[in-house]
Amino acid sequence: MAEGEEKKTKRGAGRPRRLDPETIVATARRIIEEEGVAALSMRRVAKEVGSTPMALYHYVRDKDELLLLTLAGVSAQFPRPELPADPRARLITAAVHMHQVLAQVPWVLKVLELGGLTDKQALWIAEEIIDSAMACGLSAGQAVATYRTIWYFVYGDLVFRASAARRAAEPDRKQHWPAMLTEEDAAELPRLTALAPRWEELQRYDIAEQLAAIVDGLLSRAGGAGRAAEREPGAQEPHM
Amino acid sequence: MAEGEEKKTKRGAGRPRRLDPETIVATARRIIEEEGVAALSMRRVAKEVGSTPMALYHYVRDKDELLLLTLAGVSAQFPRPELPADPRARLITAAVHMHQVLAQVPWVLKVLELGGLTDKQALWIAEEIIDSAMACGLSAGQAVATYRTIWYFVYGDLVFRASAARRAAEPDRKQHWPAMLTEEDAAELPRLTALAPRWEELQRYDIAEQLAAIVDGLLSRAGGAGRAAEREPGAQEPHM
DNA sequence: ACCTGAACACCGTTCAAGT
DNA sequence: ACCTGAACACCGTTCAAGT
Repeated sequence: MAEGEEKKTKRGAGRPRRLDPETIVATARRIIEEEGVAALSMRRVAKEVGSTPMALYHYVRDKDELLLLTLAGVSAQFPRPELPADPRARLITAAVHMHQVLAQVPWVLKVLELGGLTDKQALWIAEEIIDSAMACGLSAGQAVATYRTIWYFVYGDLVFRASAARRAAEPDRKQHWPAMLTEEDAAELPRLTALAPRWEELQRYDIAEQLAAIVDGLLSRAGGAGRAAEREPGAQEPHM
Repeated sequence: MAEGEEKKTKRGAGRPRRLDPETIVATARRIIEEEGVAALSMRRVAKEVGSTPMALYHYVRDKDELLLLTLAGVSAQFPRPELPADPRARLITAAVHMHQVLAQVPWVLKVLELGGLTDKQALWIAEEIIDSAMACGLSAGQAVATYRTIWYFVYGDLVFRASAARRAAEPDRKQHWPAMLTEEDAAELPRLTALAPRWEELQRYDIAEQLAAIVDGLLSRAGGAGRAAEREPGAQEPHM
């Protein structure tokens, strides 16, 4: 057997391991996609790959690391949209795309909460948003802050979208709002009291509209129109 | 014994129950405050109130309901700030206050994700934000949407603040960004590549500043200056 | 190096039984 | 009505041992 000779190559044809990281991660991802993050457990993955729970710990340090690894490649499943040339429109289009993609893979939210962005193939969205913001006259610092603000907003929207959907699926659980308002609150909370009867119709919420509005506010911070990087003290121009 | 006579009063002096909902909820809240939401379990609460896990299920339908009940009264611990008269400043002040209070009770975030706002004493913040937005000329629907947008943003910021803090406490876990950028990405991701070396300094992020910017954008949607409710078709004026 | 098995210290919740 | 005890079907992770 040639196994001994091939041992020095870290990942050669010889010495097939019973387990390999790709299978572990792919299995974890499948479980999450089919049954949600809550269904993922080390024991479950071990069972499905035909091994024992502790064998997995040779490939990942703990469950959180496995969770983070399931992120890789997810965004590549979605086609990259054509973006408009106008930087403001481009920024909004990229942000709406980010929202729309994540709405289709809601489990990703739970994983993103654990750590940073680990899917390299999603970085183009940050690139486009930051680049658009700078093209609109923001400094690099402002552009990065703008990206964060947009991300926080998109994330928050998606979390409560999922939360509302969960609650709607369990209608016997008591809804607290606006039912909890009583007559006595009218003096303290006049607006809410007045709006309560037509609360349903007031729930219309268009993410693209909100995004356009907040982007307007964020871009209005620009010191001058267009071309910003020059104004930034110590800014290095990106090569392009 | 007078117990029989007092039985019809639902909550009289007689028939002291071994368990009562207040103690259960207070114990749950104490555990969460001291050790985080992850430390809360039905078994743990039962042990601390000197009972068995299943006894709790006579007072709450499940763990989620108990979690939701821990929210009540939390916001009352924080002094209500003086708000400026100018509606735009009032909106921003209320939003910053919401952010600042929640930053001090981070466990609340996890519970809010489960359902709606259940702490009645926090409703004044929504009241002030919606009222300010309408005073700035937004329709009721726009004002409610503005509240939601601000809430999503605040929530998102707090989640990733907590997340970054957790990651910072575990420095041996690999940080993915911007270390994962390679030379080859320079062509695809020129801005990120250019910004990567000074990523640290670009992380300055002022929540009040961002809030002010997005509020500007949201309020710029107003159809006219000032006094809005009249323009709203079918709007009922709050009594005030 | 890679993997197993047993064990530790837990979970939420159902069910049947007690008072 | 209120509570207990046993049981079911799970968890993540440590540790010592095997090959």
